[in-house]
Amino acid sequence: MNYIIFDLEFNQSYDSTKRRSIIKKASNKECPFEIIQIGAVKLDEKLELIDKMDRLIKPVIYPEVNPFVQELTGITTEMLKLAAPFYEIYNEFTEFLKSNRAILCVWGKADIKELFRNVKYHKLDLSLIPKEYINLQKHASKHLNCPKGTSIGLSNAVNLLNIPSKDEFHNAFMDAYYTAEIFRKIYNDSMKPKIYNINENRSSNKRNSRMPSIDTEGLFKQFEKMYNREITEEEKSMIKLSYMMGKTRQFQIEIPDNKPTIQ
DNA sequence: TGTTGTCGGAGCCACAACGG
DNA sequence: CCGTTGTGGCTCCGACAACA
Repeated sequence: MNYIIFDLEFNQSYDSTKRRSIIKKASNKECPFEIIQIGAVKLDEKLELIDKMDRLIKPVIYPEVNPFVQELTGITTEMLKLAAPFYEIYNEFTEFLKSNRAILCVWGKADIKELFRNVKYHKLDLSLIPKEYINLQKHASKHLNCPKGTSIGLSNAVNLLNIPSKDEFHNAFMDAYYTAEIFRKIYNDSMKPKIYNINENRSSNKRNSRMPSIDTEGLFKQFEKMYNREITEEEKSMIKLSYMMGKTRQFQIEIPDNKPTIQ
């Protein structure tokens, strides 16, 4: 078994014309964040470092590095012009992942999510990514007694755990390295990997799957059609109330089931 | 039978914090 | 900058009990 601690740096859309109100460079919905750097370290079962990887990726969706991203990561458009394309680095990465059992370790869930999204965008083989993962940010936040609802940043966690650093954060390889150091410091047996579900996405699942509201107009129309006449306001309110009461099941009665149960 | 109050669960929303 | 995540507070609503 191996632990793969990885970190990504992304680029995103940027409108260099500055005329945002007139022209807004569309962020690609399929892939709003394009991976431009993968950094990873591999640990064995004893949490000893056995391999590492650090590669830049040539972007194709957003070829120009967003100044904000450049400022944050130090990665420039020039640097990426010489980098290899995604499919090539993904090949390398999946080779790097090969193990009888690889568990991904990430700092926050964003990286794992964007990795899946980028691989999907490039129509590459998603099944090569292990499904087991540990979100170390969550464990570290708990370990360091962060107040409920807050999660600790990587540099704060490194400082609080007295891990020697030279402030080289927001570099994929260094972030992966620091995350691995944190993992070694806070590791305990109760840190069980979870299975990543590619479909778990708040905005598309939870937030849009509200309880359906009642199409009252459609309901009344149906009654008018069935009775071939207009429905009065009083009837409307009765129909609506009955519909709601039906949902509560408060007048539903149990019918005894005499069938023998089969074990 | 109808009204009122309480309780708990679910959904919604704004916000903070973090990610690049 | 833009996007995501988790939380607390709020409201709504069903379930239920108590009461007239």
